[in-house]
Amino acid sequence: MAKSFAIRDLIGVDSPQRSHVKPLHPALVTAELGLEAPDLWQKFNQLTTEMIVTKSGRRMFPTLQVVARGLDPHANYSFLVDFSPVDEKRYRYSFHQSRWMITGPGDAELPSRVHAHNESPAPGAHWMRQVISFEKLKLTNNQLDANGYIILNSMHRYQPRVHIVVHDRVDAPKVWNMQRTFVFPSTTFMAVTAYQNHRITQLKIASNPFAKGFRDSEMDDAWLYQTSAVSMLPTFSSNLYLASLAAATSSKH
Amino acid sequence: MAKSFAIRDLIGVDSPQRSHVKPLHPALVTAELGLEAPDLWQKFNQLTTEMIVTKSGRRMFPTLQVVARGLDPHANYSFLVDFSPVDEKRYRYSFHQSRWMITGPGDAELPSRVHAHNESPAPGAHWMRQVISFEKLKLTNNQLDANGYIILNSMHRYQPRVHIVVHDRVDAPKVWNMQRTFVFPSTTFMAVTAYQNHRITQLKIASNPFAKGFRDSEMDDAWLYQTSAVSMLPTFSSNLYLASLAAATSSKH
DNA sequence: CCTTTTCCACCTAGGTGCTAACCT
DNA sequence: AGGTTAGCACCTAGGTGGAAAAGG
Repeated sequence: MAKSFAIRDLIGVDSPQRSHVKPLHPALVTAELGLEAPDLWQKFNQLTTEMIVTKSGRRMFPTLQVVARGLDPHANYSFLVDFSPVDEKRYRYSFHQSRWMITGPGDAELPSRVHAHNESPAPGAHWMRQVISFEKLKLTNNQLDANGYIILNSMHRYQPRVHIVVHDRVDAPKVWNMQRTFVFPSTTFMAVTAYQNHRITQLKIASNPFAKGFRDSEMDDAWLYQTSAVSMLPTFSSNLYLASLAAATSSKH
Repeated sequence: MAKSFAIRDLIGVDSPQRSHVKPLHPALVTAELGLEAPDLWQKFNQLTTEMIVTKSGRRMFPTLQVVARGLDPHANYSFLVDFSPVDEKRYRYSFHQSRWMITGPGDAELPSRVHAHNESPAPGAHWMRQVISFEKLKLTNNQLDANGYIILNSMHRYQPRVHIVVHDRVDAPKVWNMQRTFVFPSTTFMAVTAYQNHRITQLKIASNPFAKGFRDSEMDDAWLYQTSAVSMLPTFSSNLYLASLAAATSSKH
């Protein structure tokens, strides 16, 4: 119960009372998600992660990747990601104080678009076979984006959420809650059009292969493996995060 | 009837008598496939198309691409491709006579592997929304291939086949033929480990963007558009090929 | 001799942060 | 002054046929 409260507060979901919630669909009760590369996410999170948003769309780095367990191998699931505002504030980075500060109320938020993993829908066995990577997800600040990318406000803070949805065959009456939501707090980030914290820039350059051209010669790949070997390995059991929300489908826009 | 015979002879499918064939599943009766870029295929075919096979796998060029019509928007389909030997002969290219000649009996053929389009299964509406491209299909001559690529014998001739399979919900007894096969004769090709006909090489270089590095300066993209503009456009209606075979599932290995 | 393999330069396609210009 | 944009050099990732070497 306390855990449920903490999560609700954390991600700001309007979670209905337990007693009013439909029971979970059987194919979801044992579902678990683990975050991949938690150490890398942790490194960024300690500095306050920044994600670039551009008109043409920008990938996330680190990439949001999860490992699934406890799915029904034969049931069909879709894996979705959306983004909830952490608060309704606008931020700016104080270079002077080297930290983020609230500058005022947040801009209007459109209902978050939902990114569906392109292998959706697929059987549980498929999802459990390998890491589920949302590498194709792109962030944009273009409110008129026509590519289906996730629209975010720059200088606002967001929390990615992973939703598992069961596609029932024909379970007579809809008595089940068909959706389950997982949240990994270390993946919270600030949307920006240009990096603010120079240490974030350096960490991106050091860890994103596509930014290798900006690395100082001496800081090669070995550096990362040395300082955070664990983040490169599947670390399901030890990093399992059980923040499952019995969020009703109605809570989705 | 005459058409049915001609097609059967062409691709060498062991097609059962009409009278013994189960009736087509309702979601397949109006299904039609059209070949994309038929003019480009025709150009290659006139010279006897060659496709490279390598140990590590090689894409086809031209890419096999089709347009679908007449599917049930709500029914689920898979799109498959396999390759049937045109004959049981081994060929060699006579540089002297500039043509392919039979040199003896064909090597043993393993049952053709089947390449499933990676969006399978999906609703009919999805397949009809855009061109269905089998660009990820790879050909290999490695009989021990562990990547799921299509295994072919070099210096043998093959006919690609496109299969549409319906995924029925629970149609009580299996009284329907759930599969339909389409064949485009202009896509027949010779498997080779190195190009034999120099004119084929030149046509590949002229039309495959990845081979642009080998083009003579003057023969740029405009050349292709000028000489076969139609091949670059969707030309469904005028090039619809209706070679549908009521091939029983049993004819598949 | 005919066929296959390996390595390569040269492409396509697209993901990086930097920089300078631009906007408000 | 703070925030955004567009073009860029530099990467990753991988699809071309050529040429020379290696098989058989």
